[in-house]
Amino acid sequence: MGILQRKEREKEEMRQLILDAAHDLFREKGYDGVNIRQIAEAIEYSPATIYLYYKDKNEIYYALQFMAAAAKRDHVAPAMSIEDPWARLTEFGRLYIDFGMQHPDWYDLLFLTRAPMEHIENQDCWVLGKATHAFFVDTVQACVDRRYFKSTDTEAIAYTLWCHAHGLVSLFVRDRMRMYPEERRKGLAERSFEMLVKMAGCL
Amino acid sequence: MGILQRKEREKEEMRQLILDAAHDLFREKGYDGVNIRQIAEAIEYSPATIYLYYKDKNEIYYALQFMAAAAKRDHVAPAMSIEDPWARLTEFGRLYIDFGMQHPDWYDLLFLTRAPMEHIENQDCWVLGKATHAFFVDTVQACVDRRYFKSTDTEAIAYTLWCHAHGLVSLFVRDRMRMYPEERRKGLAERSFEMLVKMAGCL
DNA sequence: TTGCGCCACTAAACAGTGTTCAGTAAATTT
DNA sequence: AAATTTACTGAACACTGTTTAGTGGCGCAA
Repeated sequence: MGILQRKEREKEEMRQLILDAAHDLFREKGYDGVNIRQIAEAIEYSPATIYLYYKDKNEIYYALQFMAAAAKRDHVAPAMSIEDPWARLTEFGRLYIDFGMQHPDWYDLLFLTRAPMEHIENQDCWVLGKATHAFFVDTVQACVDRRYFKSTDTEAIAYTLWCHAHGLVSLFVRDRMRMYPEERRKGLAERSFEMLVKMAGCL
Repeated sequence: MGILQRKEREKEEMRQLILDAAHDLFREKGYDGVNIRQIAEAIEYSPATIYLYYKDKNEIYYALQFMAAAAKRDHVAPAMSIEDPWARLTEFGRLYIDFGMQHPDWYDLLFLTRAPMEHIENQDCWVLGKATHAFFVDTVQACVDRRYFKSTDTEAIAYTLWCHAHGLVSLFVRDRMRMYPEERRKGLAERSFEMLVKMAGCL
C-alpha cells in the first residue's frame, strides 16, 4: 500500500507548497493584497487547484494564523525557562511586545483581524493561544503567591498587564501614534513598558 | 440667484442622505458587510449616482469615521468640565472605555481599521482626534503638575494610560477575551480599570 | 414660447474578487 | 487492455468597486 502513502505525502506537500507561497506573498504585499490567483500563479497551478487542498480562502487564512501563533510562541519561549517568576513575567512582556513590533503582520493576524477564531476550523490556533495565555496567567499567579503585587486578584492583574502590552503594540501596528514623530515612537513604547514594570509592583 | 443656492443645498442634502443610509447599514451589518449597491438601493438611486457625490467608497468611509470621531468627542465631553485634574482624568478614561464598549463599530472604525488616516482627505477626523488627545495630555500634565504621579514624564504617562484603555477596549471589540466566559468580561474590564486607577498613583 | 445646453441620473459595462463545474488526460485498478 | 478513479484546468458564475455612454428633463437665452 505504498501508493496511498505516497499520495498522502504528496497531498501534504501540496498543502505546504500553497501555504508557503501564501505566506511569502502575505509578507510581501500584506494580507489584503493577496488573492487566490496570485497564490496559484506562484505555485504554477490553476486557481481551481487551490480549492482541492483548501476549502476556501479562510482555511488558508487560518493556517497562516496558526503559523503566526507558533511563531509568537517560539518568540516568547526563551522567557518560559526563567526561574524567578517576576523576571519571567517581565521578560515575557518584553518579548511579547518585541514580537508585535518585529512582526506587525503576524500580530495583526493574531489579534487585530476581526473575530477569526469563531470558526471551529481554527481550533488549533486557539488551543495554542490559550496555552500561551495560561502560561502567562500561571506566571502572574506565581508572582501573586510571592506577594510581588499588592492585589491578589490574579485574573485582573493578568488582564491589566495584557491590556497594556496589547494596546501598546496595536496602537503601533495600526499606526495610531501619528501625533508622535516617527523616530520617537519606539522610544516612547520602551519608556512606557519600563513604566509599567515599575508600576506593576503597585498593582 | 436662488437657484444656485437651492442646488447647493440639494447637493448637500444628497450627500447627507447617502451618509445616513451608509451609517444605518453599517450599524446593522458591520462595515465590511455593506456595499455600494446596498447603499444605492437604500436611498432609491442607482449605484452610479453615489459616485456623483463621493469620489469613491473610501470617501464615505472617511465621512463615517469623522462621525465616529465626533460621537466619541461628545461621549467624553462631560469629563472635560470637571475641575479637579485627577477626577477629570479618571472620568475621561471611564468614558473613553465606555464609548468603546457601547459603540464597538465606531471604536473599530476609529482605532482598529488599518491606517485610514494616511489620506489627506480625512484630515478633519485627524484634527478632531488630535484635539481630543491634546486635551487628554493636558489633563495628564495638570496631574503631573500637582504631583499626582511619581514620574514627571507626562508623555510616557499619558501613553501608558492610553495603551491600557485602548488595549482593554480593543481586546473586547475584537473578541479576544474568549478565555473568559461572556458574562464575566465586562466585570473583568471594570476591575482592570479600577486597578489601573489605583495603580496610576504609582506611575 | 421655443430651442439650446446643461445637469442629475442611470443602464450597462468593465475589471477584479472568491468560487464552482464540466471536461480531460493521466494514473491506477480490474 | 479496459474500466475507473484521480489530479488538474479553462471557463464560467456571482459578487465586488468603478466608469462610461448615454437620456430625459430643467433652466435660460432668443
